[in-house]
Amino acid sequence: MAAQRGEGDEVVTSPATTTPEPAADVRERARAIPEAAVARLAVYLRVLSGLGDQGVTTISSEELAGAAGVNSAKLRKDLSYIGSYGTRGVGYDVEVLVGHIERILGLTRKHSVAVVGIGNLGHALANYGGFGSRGFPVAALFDIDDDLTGVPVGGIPVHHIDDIVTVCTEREISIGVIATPPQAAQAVCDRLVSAGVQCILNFAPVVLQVPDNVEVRKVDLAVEMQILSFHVARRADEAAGDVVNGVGVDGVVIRP
Amino acid sequence: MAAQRGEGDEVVTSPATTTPEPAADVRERARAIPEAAVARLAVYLRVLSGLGDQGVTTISSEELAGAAGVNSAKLRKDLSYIGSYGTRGVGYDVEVLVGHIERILGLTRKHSVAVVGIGNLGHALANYGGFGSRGFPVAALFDIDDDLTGVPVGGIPVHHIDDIVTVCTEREISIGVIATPPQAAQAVCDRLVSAGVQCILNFAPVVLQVPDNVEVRKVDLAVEMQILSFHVARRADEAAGDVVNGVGVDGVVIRP
DNA sequence: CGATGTGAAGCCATTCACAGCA
DNA sequence: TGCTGTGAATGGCTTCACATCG
Repeated sequence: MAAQRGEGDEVVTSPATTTPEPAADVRERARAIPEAAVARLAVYLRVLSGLGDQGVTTISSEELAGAAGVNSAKLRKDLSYIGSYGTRGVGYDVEVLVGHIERILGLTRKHSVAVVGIGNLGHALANYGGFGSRGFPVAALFDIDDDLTGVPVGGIPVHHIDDIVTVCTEREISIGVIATPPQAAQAVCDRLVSAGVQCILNFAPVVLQVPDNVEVRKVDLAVEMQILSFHVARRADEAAGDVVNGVGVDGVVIRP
Repeated sequence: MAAQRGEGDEVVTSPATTTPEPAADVRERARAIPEAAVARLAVYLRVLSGLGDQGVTTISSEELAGAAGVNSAKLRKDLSYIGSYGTRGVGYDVEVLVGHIERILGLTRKHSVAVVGIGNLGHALANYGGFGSRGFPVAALFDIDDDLTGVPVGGIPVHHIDDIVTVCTEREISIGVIATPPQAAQAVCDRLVSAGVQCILNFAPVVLQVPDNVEVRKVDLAVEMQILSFHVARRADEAAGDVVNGVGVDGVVIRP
């Protein structure tokens, strides 16, 4: 079972996978892109799309890096993973770069999405236009509640979770989004996997067990908040420590 | 302006910050915890709390690691960052560990949260019980829409975003959550910063510009989907490449 | 004896700095 | 000349392996 990624998780690009064939350019290239770089490429793509809409045709690494919130060396290295599409002395053609990043991220194909768990978050996700417009049409909704089944949410009818395998297989769902309570998440996950779904975005605060061929990413709001809390605490400590030395958080005496 | 973290972002523990004083144990220790480890500590905490509720009193690194989806060496190293609270030959006391992780994450203090942007996602966040129960009470809601102001959502009245500074200052908000459309995000962020909010969780797909003393974490659903899309594409390539060699994604000829 | 805690080694990722090209 | 693309250097995180101790 593969551990899921998300937040500041481990970023190990399958270390065990052997490289049998010496050739095979593109897939080798795709394999070689560090996970961290993939996440940033998605950000560059968003920024570039915005610039393109504004009529910008060319941009330097310095400018794009600024707009994406990274330093320019990192940006250039990230782009170098996907090829050499810049012009020295000039910069990058926005449209060309958009095309290449979309290709690498696999956005030239449609990826149908199923959302399971139509509570507050599920509703929000079903109604969130950002998915469909970016090539991720929400093609199926599921919930365990009979009162919801049949009722359309965001224009899509809700099915019962017992139908996950049938419906997902039929509609060729490639990404499953789990927005159920934690207790239900693993069972839902198992069904999605049975339906052939290979990628899962998990909002439930549980560690899902999946086969190695399934990719899981998790978004855990509580964890995000706690990371921020850690930084609040650290700052408070530093500030307090600079004045009243010898005493740490919560009045715990550091040097008795 | 500091770049925000999130997803598989850069994890650099403030390299520029100088260490003036040589002593100061706890804050030094807190500072020394790698960002990646902090994220995992939050996961361990959740697992441990669950185990505690089930009556488990002691657990080994191997078991806890399994439940948290990491390997045991990593878990032990993570725990070693916060101190030596295990018993050799036995394992860790669940309750003791929960206490120490909570302390390190700053969860012994309440962190009031403000949610800005009461659309689909904002509604979901306001109604999401997981926050309050975990020490992050949602203490204020804001929206630009006059029709919403005054109306309570999840029991909390919505204020106009013009009141962010007043209300947040008054209620000592320590974490701001931005769930607005992208166009509004930077302006909202600026107001939160003016109100003294030092931590921001950003759901809007934009790169926020903030002063160095403000910590931003971002959750970008589109980016998450695109990372999964990348993996779908990579897998498809590998599978296709193993059979029909010489041709890559989208029929692009690799070896002409 | 068995599991923790931790130096040391290895591996990624970021950053630097400059060669190379338009 | 100016900016890209990239080897080399650096720094952090993960993994290994074992000394240590209850």
